[in-house]
Amino acid sequence: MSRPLTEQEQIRREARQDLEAFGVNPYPYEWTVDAHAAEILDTYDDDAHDPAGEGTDPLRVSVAGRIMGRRVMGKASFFDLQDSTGTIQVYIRRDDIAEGRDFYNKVFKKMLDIGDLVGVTGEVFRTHMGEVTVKADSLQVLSKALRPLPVVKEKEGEVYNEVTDKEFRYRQRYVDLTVNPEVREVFKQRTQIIRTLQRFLDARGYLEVETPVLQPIYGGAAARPFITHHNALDMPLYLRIADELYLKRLIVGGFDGVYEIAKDFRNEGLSRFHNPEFTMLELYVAYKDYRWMMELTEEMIAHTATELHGTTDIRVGDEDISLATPWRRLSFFEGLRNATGIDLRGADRESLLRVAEANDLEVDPALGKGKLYDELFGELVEPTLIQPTFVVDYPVELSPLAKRHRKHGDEGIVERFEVIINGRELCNAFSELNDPQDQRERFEEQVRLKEAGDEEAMRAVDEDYLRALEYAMPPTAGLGVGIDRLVMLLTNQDSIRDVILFPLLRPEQPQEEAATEAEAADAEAADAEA
RNA sequence: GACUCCGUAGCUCAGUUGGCAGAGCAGCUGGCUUUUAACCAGCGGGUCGCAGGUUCGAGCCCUGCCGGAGUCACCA
Repeated sequence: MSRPLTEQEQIRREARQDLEAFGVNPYPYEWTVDAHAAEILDTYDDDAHDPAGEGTDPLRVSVAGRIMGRRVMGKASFFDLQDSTGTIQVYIRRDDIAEGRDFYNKVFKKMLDIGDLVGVTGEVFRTHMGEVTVKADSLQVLSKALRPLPVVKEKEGEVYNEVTDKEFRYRQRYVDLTVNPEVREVFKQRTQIIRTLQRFLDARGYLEVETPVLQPIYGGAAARPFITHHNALDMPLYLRIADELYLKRLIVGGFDGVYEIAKDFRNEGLSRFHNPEFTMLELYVAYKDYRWMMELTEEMIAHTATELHGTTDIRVGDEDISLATPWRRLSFFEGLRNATGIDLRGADRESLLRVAEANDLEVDPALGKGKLYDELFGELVEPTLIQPTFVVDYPVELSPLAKRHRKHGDEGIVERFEVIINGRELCNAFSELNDPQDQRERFEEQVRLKEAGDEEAMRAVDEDYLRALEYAMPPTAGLGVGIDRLVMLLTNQDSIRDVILFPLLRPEQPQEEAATEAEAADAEAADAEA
């Protein structure tokens, strides 16, 4: 399994040995950090802190971070130290550091490299060139890097040798985060967005809960699942494709509002907008309907944007988008009528196929009505909806868990909305179906679709869920929000891989080699069990 | 899954008609005590994604495979 080392890797391994020979532990145990780069740059004041000034009180700091650049000038050097907050320059002089001349000449100049982690103590001053700098009086190696870090330089806003290779960046996210600091910002914002949503929902008294990832019957969405197996029970289990059915059981159980921010898993293709595991917010509130949920949704998203950016006006790609409330409402069939000139309420399969053809859409003629509606709307209407829009009142065929419309139920319409922003679906919500008999019929229709070949239809009637409904579930409003897409929208990232720290990629090892290793691991596991 | 484009040094990239594989940064040696893409002098570093084929000769042309990006399909 040994890999030939590059020249630079060999040199760094030698340096590591040289450090040990010199009596320096290349991997010591701790360092006291009492200041960070951003804070030092922010607080340093020439009048108050200049060590050369009269009556000043020098600012002493102890910092730690990664060496990102070195400028060695004989008996004195500068280097850039990057920590979690930014980068600060360090000035180190042969005759000024506590560790002595040998340490400077041999350890600092010969054994340390870009990429190494070091700790520095010293006083902060401003150089002739005007840069706030820590003048090191002590330097300690904190962790020796054995691989060369890509060196990115910058001058007057121009970035040189920026690491741009997407594959490199996704596979070695640790390097990406180190050399592209703006990537860290995106992920900090991701966390901030999720926290804001949690605080918003917590403030309204809704309970954040956890429901099973491993499910004997999957449901709550139309998607193909990942299948796994439980050894002790000797039964198949599915990784959840949605939290919906479990959360609604909790509403039956008496909670007024529950939500979960969780990973769902769908065994489908990868793309700029799809990762096999992704994060969903699902929220269910008792005694409310989808109209109420619309108001909550727009308020929640607008609030999240404001918390993040201080405004509801955001720039996404080439579009200026306003998340200010209230958002436009457009009925599903009105949208279709605007696009096709035809009122398609209650249309049969054949006429939907004709409309598809008339609009140059290639569709599988075997598709059911629900899928056809979905196809037409997705192709003809969705891409035109840039500003936030509630699309309301969907056909029943598309929505097996939504309640029939209170006025137009007879026309095959349910109380459901989706939020479309920048041409993409962001949220999905309905007045939840709580009539157990109606729900059973919808499930059975799904099973028929499944048997007719629709791979995404639900494969089994969830009898326990129906049992729960039979104990009576209150009228309930439910909402799902695609968190990854929300983060993409609010951070202006055009690929889901740029808002997921470790997106799924094919393994870089050759398949055969990986397979052999997996077999070996399985054999080992079997031995251990025996 | 289909199609298009891409894969050359640690990083960013050149590479002509098929004719000795290059640059900048990084690295190594030496010099330089306020530099900042530090600078000056010198030196090393390559399975050109992998495997075949065509050819006197392939980084370059052809075929297959691997990996990535994009578009489409499915989905959120």
